[in-house]
Amino acid sequence: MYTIKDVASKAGLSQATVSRVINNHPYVSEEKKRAVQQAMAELGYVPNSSAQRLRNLKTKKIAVLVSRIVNPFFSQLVDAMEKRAAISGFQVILCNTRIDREKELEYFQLLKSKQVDGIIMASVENTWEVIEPFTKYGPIIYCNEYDPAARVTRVRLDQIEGGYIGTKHLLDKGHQKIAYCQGNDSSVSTNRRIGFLKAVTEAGITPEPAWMFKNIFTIEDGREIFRKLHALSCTPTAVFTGSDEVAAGIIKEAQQHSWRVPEDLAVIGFDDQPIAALLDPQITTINQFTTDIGITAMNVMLEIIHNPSVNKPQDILLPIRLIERQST
Amino acid sequence: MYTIKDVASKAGLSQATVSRVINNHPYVSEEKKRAVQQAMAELGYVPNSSAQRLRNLKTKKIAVLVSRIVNPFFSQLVDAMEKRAAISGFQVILCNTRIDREKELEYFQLLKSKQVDGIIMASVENTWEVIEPFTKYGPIIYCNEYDPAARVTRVRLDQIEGGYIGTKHLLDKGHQKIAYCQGNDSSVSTNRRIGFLKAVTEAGITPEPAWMFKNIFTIEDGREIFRKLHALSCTPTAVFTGSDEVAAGIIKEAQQHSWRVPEDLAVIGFDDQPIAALLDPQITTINQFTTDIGITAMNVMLEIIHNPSVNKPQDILLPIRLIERQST
DNA sequence: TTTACTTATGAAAACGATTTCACATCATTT
DNA sequence: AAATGATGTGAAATCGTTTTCATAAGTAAA
Repeated sequence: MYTIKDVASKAGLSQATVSRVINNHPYVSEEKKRAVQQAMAELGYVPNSSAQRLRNLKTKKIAVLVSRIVNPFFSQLVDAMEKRAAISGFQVILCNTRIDREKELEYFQLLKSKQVDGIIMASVENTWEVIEPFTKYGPIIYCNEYDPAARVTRVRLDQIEGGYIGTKHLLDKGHQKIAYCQGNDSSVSTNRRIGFLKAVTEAGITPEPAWMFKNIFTIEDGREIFRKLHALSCTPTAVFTGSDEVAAGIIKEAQQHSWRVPEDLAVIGFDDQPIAALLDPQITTINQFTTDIGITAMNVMLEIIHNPSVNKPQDILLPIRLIERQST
Repeated sequence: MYTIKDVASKAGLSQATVSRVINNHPYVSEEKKRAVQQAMAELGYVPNSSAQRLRNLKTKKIAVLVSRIVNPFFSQLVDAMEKRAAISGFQVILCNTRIDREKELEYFQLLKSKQVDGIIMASVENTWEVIEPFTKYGPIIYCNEYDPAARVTRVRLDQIEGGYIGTKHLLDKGHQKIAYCQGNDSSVSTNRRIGFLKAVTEAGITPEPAWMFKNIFTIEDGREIFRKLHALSCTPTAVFTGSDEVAAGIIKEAQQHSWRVPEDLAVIGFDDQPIAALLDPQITTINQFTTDIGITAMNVMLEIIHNPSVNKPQDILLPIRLIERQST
């Protein structure tokens, strides 16, 4: 393991000069510069990044918090973020919270102990009250999810609009009895429900509590929802779901019970994941332009890191779009 | 930003004592220990990890190289690895190579510059000849993919067996005309093809070159394969594919051309991804126990980091299993 | 010819932790 | 009573960089 000292003595120069060459500082003669570069090449020298970071307090790493990396929405999001980060020479640290409040909190130590330059929260388990004290150690921004109480930049979609247009679509198709599935009580879910309720109330419909479900995430969860609906005396004719996975589960289970989709039950998904176009019937869904969200969020983060004075709270809204297929 | 110095002076003790408390060293009186802990708590002190790492040359980070995190196989693999790593207090750095040789090579600088303690390669773009020089900077192991020339530990599946049992299954169903789709020329693909060829040759069949395809990865690639097959004068009755995504693409496109699966064309997938059980017909596939692979690989890595002397090259083979559904 | 500025270089002081070494103190054994 | 060993503590060296400071030489302006 060679150090800057080895390079310096090999080149017959001081550590300071070697450091200047490494960091492209001015005031180094071409001649010595070449000598240093040759010495570095011959030794196969690479600066020890722990030492560099101890000095300049930069890590070139961004922590990205997601609740479930196996959710295609998140893996696509992380993929986009990593791509943007790599262009600027940054690495992404994957922080998979597994919907665990404690675990999420642990990841904030990364910021405090200077292991990352910033944190992008694409999922949120703790309230802003808990997160806020960490802001003094580095930039924290929200992406997709957020806590309304927070005064930091958030890159997100108009989920109220998403809930509204999805529901409106079902209403336009003539449905009056609409069930509703959401994930946890996040900002995204909450806003979508506001949109849902807005649409149904406008249509003069009172939502049926027995058809409102929470904490529904996976394909299997979706299957169970259908079984629950099926067991009811009065069943809905349409379901609004929070993800294509859930929609897929409901559809498959419905078909296994010989229900026709969309004739007997219309189902709308969310996210426009690959499976949405593969199922039979193809799932009507709402596209979130995941890649754009990821890139935009990473852009904002890198900008803040590069120039902290630009860290003024912004509310960046990206477009959302209904994709009509055959499940409704 | 408080340092160990601040804690020391607040507690009226030396830095050395504070450090001993942090690292749970013996020979610190209970009284001073409490004093230090109280001082740390009051200041909200967290050790600067760059400084710690500069001293003890450990980072508690593992780089995981994958070619496409959006591939469910990889996101599940990374998920499992992260879970195991977190238990031991390690973080995972996501290295998405995007099938780019240069990009993969860049990630090895992480090891050289001491930003990670080890690298798990779940995809491989460069030959072992190129990778080998990095082994002196830290442990490198293969997971799933590997270069046969390498003398390092690899955790993998018997892909020859996978190719063999999948093909044998098609043969047992009476198919004689079998097409074959693979990804790139990786070890996994190569071995699977060996298994495929073994099975067909045993059955006395000569593989048809026009039905052998390479670099097929995505759902869209699968669709295109069907269109190509469809355009041939002599078409196969079955297709062996390298992933469920490809199988899904072929099946959907076939159905759009009014072919029945499996009657007109049998399709077998690989990986047992969630979509495999969702499609109609459900896809016959080969389960790779992705979670087990990830945990096992991370286990091996952590063991090596903890005790480098155990770093003897091993070839760890995990089981593989045919899951028969309706697409064959 | 002086003055002022730019260019070029190295010695030494940071950065914030851990560890070595030296030195106490106290208890136990000879 | 002396010798030995276990326990407890702090000063200072160390890890590998970057940056400050001092200094010197060369060049342009006055």
